[in-house]
Amino acid sequence: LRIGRIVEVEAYGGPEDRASHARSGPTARNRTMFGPPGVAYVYRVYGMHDCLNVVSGPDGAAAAVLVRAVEPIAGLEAMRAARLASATRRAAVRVDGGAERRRLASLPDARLAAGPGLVGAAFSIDRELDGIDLLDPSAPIRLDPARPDDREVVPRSAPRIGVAYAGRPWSALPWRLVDGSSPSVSRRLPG
DNA sequence: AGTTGGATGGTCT
DNA sequence: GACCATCCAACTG
Repeated sequence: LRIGRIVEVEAYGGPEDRASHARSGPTARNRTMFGPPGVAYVYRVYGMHDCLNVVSGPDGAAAAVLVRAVEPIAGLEAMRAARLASATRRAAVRVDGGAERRRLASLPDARLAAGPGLVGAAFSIDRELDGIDLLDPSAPIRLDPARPDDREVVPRSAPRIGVAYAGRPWSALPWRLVDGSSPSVSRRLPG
């Protein structure tokens, strides 16, 4: 069982949000964004990384929260193995597995899922999980409430990453939400 | 510490 | 055919 704490997310809206996958209305890729909330929307970026969203709007309205970073709590060895499997699969042609293994061996635990593509790799999330109910206790991936003993969150916000193409105001809205106390955040905050 | 370019394939114009 | 909600190695300072 792999368990982690979500420490960084980004909010994405419907067709009005020019940075959102929903910006052109419903398509084959984004249709789960338009469905009921609490469901996984999994997409592939740059031809190789699968990323996890939680659908967050009411049924019929497109909205989702991209999970950008997770702080590992349990199942770290499984996460490492999954990271290796993912990297090896992707680099099957050009690299030998030994280099990837050595690189991963020196990677700090806190960095195992410190990025949206890395969350997908560490938790073995792929597009087959698109549409699953994250609130179903029997689902392969689940969303749980925060635990009483969780560290206190230090809330920070910043513009979303990688959406400059959307133009203002969408590229500048502070819709990237981070726990500033976590060592697992994907990138340092601006400023 | 910051910048650049390659890998790679689906999606939309 | 251009673009992309990324990651990493290899550079520069």
